[in-house]
Amino acid sequence: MAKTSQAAGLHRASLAKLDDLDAALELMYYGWRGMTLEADAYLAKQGLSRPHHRILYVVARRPDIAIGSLIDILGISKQALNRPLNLLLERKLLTSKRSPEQHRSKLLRLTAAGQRIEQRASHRERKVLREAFDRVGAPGAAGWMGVMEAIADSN
Amino acid sequence: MAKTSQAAGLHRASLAKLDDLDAALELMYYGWRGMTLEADAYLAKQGLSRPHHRILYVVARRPDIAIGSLIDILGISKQALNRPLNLLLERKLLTSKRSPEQHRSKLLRLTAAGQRIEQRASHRERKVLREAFDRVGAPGAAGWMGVMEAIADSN
DNA sequence: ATCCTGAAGTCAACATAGTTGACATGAGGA
DNA sequence: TCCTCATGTCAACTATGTTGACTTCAGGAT
Repeated sequence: MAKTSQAAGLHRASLAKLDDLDAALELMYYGWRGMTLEADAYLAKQGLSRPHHRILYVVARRPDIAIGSLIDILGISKQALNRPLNLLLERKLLTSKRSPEQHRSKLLRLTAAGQRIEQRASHRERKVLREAFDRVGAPGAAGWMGVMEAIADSN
Repeated sequence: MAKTSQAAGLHRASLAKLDDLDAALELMYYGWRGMTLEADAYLAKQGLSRPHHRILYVVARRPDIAIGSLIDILGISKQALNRPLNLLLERKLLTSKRSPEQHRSKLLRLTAAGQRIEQRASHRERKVLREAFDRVGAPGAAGWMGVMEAIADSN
C-alpha cells in the first residue's frame, strides 16, 4: 500500500475552454487533488493510504461504531474493508471489542496512536481549506460551502 | 472496464464534528462524488470510465495533441495510458495520425462519435455545477471559484 | 441440547487503474 | 549507417475494489 510519494503535484494544465463551466469543472478536479496531496504524502510515509484514513476519520467521529455501520458509511464491501481494517488493528491504531449488550457486533475505537495519525492527516487537509478560506474571506467561504452543499445534496 | 453502475449514490453520513472545518472537508469529498456520479454512470453505460473521459476531455480541448503531451497533462505513465487510449482508438472515438512536419509524433483528434461522448459526459458534470451555482447566485459562485483556485494553486 | 439468525471473517476469482523495467519499432537527422 | 526521439508493447507488480461462497462466533427460540 505504501508508495514512495512524489510530493510536488501536477501543475494545472492550460486547456482551451469549450464551455463557460469548463474552468469550474477543472477546478473541482484540481481542488480535490490539492486538498488531499499533502495528507496522502503523510499517510504514505506511515505506510497508509486513503482507505485507511477514511476508516480512521469515521471511527474518530463515531467511537464504538460497529463494523457493519462502518461498511455502510464507507460504501464499500466488507471484503474491501477487510484488509485496511486488519492492518489498522495489527498496527494497533484501532481496537475492536465485543459490545457489552450486543455481543454479536464488534465496536471499533481509535488508540492514542490511531488518533494521532488521524489528526495529522485530517489536519493537512483542513489546513489547505483554511488557507484558501482565509485568502478569500468569510463571504467567499460561505459561498463555497453553499455551492458544495448544493452539489453534495444533488443526488 | 465497464461496471454495472449503481446510480443512486451514498447519502452523506452524519458524523460528529471534531473541528470547525470537518464539515468543509466532508463537503469536498461529497462534492467531488456528486459532480462525477452521473457522468460515471453514463460512461459505464458506454463501456468507458473516468480515465477514458479524461483522455477525451483533454483531446477535445487540445486537438492534434501529441501522445507525449497527453501523458504529461494526465500525469500518468505511457503504459497506463496505453490501454484506455487503444480502446478509444479501436472504438473510433479518437484518431491518430503522424504529424505533417514532425513525423515522429502522432497527433490525436476526436471523431464525431468521440466528441459526442465527451460532450455528454462533461455536460453531466457541468450540469451539477450549473444547478449549484444557480441555487446560490453569482456572488456564491464567485466565492466558490476563489476558494477552489486558492486550493488548486496551493501546491 | 438443537436449530436459526445476525454479525463478522475469510478465501478465491476477477476487474480496474496504476507503477517500473526492459525492449522493439518507426522516422528523421548527422 | 548510426543515433535519437516518440511511440508501442510485454511482463511483473501493487492497490483498491467487486461477487460469490463459505465459515465462525454469539445469542435467541423451541
